[in-house]
Amino acid sequence: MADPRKLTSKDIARHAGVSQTTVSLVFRDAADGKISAATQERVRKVAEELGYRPSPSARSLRSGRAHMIGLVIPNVSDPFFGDVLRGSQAAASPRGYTVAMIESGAKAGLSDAIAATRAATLDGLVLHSPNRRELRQAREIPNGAVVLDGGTPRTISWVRYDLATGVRLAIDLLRELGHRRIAHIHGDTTRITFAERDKGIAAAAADLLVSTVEVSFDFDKGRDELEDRIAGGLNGATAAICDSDSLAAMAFSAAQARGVSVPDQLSLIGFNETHLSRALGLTTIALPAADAGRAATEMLLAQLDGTGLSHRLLGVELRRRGSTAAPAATPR
Amino acid sequence: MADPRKLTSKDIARHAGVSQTTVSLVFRDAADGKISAATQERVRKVAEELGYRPSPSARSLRSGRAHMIGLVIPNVSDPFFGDVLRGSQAAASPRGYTVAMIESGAKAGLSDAIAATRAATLDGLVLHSPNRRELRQAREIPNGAVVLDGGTPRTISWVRYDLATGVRLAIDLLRELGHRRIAHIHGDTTRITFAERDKGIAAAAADLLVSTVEVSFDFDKGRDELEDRIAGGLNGATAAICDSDSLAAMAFSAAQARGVSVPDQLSLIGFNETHLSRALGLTTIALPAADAGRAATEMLLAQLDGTGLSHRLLGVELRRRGSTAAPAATPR
DNA sequence: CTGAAAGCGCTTACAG
DNA sequence: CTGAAAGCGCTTACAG
Repeated sequence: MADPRKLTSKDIARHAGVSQTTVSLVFRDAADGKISAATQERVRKVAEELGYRPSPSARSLRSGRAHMIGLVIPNVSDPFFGDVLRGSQAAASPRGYTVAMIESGAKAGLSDAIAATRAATLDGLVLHSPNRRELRQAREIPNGAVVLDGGTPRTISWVRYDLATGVRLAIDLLRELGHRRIAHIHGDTTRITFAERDKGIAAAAADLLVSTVEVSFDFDKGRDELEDRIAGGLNGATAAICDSDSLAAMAFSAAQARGVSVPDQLSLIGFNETHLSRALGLTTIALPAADAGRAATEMLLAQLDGTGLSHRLLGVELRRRGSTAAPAATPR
Repeated sequence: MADPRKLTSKDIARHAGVSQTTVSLVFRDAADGKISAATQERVRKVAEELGYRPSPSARSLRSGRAHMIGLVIPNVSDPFFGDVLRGSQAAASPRGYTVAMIESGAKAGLSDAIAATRAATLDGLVLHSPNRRELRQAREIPNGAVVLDGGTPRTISWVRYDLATGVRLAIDLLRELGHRRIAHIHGDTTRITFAERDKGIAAAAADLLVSTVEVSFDFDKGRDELEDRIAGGLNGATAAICDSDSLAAMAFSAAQARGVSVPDQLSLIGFNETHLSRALGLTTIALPAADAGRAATEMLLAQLDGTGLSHRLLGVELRRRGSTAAPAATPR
């Protein structure tokens, strides 16, 4: 009994003078109303003393539950998703679930993850910022998936950020500052969340939008593209709203390289709130990453327990920093 | 047979006209020399056609292998570790292993991960940038752990970055540019990697080092602390070497706030190479994150298969950008 | 080169 | 409120 690796529920049952069933019930937190409080207490105490840990693989094999979920994200190197993971783990870990981070574009990406869901290696998936194709794939596992920041699909649960309000707050700020010509800097992906931002901008700033630029998400490439566009004057825009902090950082860097001063000649607003926005002093629409990870994971776990579809909208916040100011009196 | 969830190795055996053992051998890639090529081919074809996927939990239960490793890192929000994860997954995935990212300081952190190793939930751990306490804990599972960027512990395998060379390249650059007074900006942690950087700086720049500043890794807090120190003049330093890109970004931001121009009045060099250094145009000592994740993971998997301890040193590179220049002719 | 049988450690009906 | 027994889908000696 000295070796905790060898302890099984049988050992605990023997030491506590109960059956293996009783031990199982206690450890699955399914004992209330079935096993007396005194017995439960005794089982827990014996297990604690002996250092018993149930075997996850035996449990998974018998129950058909892997006790593992996948968090599918576009990019593991974006610190924003680190915060989402933190929130997801905070929800999963106390319930005995592990979260595996999966990059949707990677070799072992979404398709593998969905196959893993079928094979019961993963119990379910949280899909962050899917594109249409990914969303279609997720529909194949309606009870095993929650879409996070991917619009309002009908047949699948979702959590999303209140992007429309975020955009409105940003545009309101630019209006108040006196901007009358605004550019939109867009990343070159087809993720649904970016279409939503487009729509938000169209709704809030139809009268101000004078230029839309689509650039690569690769930092060096995107910045080079932006240098040309910024040098070209962005059709007279005095401010730009960027679909992410990375894009805003590229724009910032490109502006500097071309001697365009931020915010005097060009105000910039980003999206997400990461180290990048803090370091560069970027005004940004801050999305609650950790809350979102937590909410989506709780929703997924509830759904695995049999609850139906549900939906949740999370509030956002405009974080005002030094990259926004009134436009210069004389346009450049 | 239409439901792939229900397919077992028995079904495949029946369809292929072989025993379950043969199927198992083929799927574990342990068939060569035991099963004829023709039989192997037949088994694979049947499995493919029927869409068979072996059950990981059954395999784990019987074999005692979880086919999952943990990557323990100090901070999930640092994009640098996203790149490490990517490398680790690239090594693990083709061999059928999953990588779970674990934040050492989190509630379900290193202690839980080590317990999971004992309980065979995790087969092993890659520990990135441990501190002394974490390293001590890792010694409890010598064959199940590889230390990455944590010095050269005797009883445990390691991979590390050639920090000494990195520091020397950085100091050489500053010397060539004409700097004679250098500050060192240090984070407030006791991670072994920072002690190594200290030593490297002492070795390469003993004659230049005029100030050492220790600041918080929390962005806003660290920057506030740095504002005071930079305003205080850093004892006349014209350049600072910072223990990470985040710290360099804080210094950059603090300098701007105090009207100290980078690089004219203060040159800055960081460590790691992330979006942050690219966005801010920071000269940095670039560490090969993905390679390191891959190397440490391969080492861990080999070790789980019975090879002994091994060690590996990875080269680094100085990436020169706009945050370094010759010191101003007249000191501030 | 291949197969029959036992068993990994749980959970799940079922019986009481 | 509790227990005895079967079985989840593999892998592992062992026998041939």
